Amino acid sequence: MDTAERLIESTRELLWERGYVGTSPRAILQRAGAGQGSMYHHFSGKEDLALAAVRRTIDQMRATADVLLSAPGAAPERITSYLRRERDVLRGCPVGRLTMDPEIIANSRLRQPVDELFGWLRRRLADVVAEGQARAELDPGLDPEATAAAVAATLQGGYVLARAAGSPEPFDHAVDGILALLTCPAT
Amino acid sequence: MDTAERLIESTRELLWERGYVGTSPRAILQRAGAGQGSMYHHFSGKEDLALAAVRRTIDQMRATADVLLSAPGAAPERITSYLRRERDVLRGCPVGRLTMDPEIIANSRLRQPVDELFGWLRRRLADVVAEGQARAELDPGLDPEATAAAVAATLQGGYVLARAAGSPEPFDHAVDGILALLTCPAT
DNA sequence: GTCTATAGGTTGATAGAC
DNA sequence: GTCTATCAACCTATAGAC
Repeated sequence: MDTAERLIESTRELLWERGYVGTSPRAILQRAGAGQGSMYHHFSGKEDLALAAVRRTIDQMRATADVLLSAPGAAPERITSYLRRERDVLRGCPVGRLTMDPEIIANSRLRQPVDELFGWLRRRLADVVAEGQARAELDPGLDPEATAAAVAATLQGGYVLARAAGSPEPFDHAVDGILALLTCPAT
Repeated sequence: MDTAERLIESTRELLWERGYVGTSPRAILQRAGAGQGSMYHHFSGKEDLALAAVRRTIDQMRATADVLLSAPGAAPERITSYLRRERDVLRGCPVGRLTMDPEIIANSRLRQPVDELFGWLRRRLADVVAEGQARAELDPGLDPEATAAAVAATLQGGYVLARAAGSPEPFDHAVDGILALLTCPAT
């Protein structure tokens, strides 16, 4: 792994753990085992490096979600496998975490990829819901967009509740709750 | 409003906007119009002042939620009025925001009140769900705890989606989605 | 109770040697 | 490409005058 690569990976970890405001170039360099010159050679500064890190995290998240949501099988099962996929719940969502950062939200270059990921996710989930309705796997009375937003929000909020509790239990409960609501009338 | 009061209020605002990591004593003092001596006279330091601010925010949140969830009326209506109460969605939840802060989570004194609030909220919502089931207003097959966690998570996740989008729309969508799921089999 | 002065460390960035 | 040296500004806290 070359230096630029190590810088991006260290930044990804620190953005996840501490956010943009809480992450200093110095901490990134220390973790990457690089000097200051390396960073300012490969990137124009903290913002530029963070953008590279955010883009990579988001590409990974989208790919992971797409595999699970595009798998063969019924819509409720695909949504279940997405919500129940293995997660390090107490670390939180590396993308959702960024939305609480004032300097990410204030900076349109940094916010844009985050916006795109959640926009894509809601559309993708809405498509799965609509497919499920067409195949009589889900209640045809549901609004696909609203249902998709509720599913995505439950996931993000589950992280919040779990971190507050210091335990993954509220996350698992929330996922159980939304899945029961989603599948109860259809079965 | 005396100096200690202004310090607490300024801290509450800044914790909401920027989190604990992103808030400096200097910024608090500037906003409160106080000098450094005042802060270290009334509080032992940043942590102590933040604790006072967090406790006050949490007391307010609990009181507001309790009024809406304890109002007369059917369970679905009370949950609806809680989820649809006026909110400054793009500012996010002042308590949920704290769960993304590494130094809040790592500090048990600061995390404790946050933990208590969400624990209380989930129990309160579960009680409302159970009451609704007893009065045949909600599907008796639902697990009250899981349903309550899903409702609380939708709220918290709604803020995340809205801030990512730069618009309250995903929040409103998520709330519509969870309420439709909750009330559809009962009606 | 509040102020200013000061401390030792960190932030994000630049300069220039190698 | 990577390093160290340096910068002005800021961080959290303490000291001590008023």
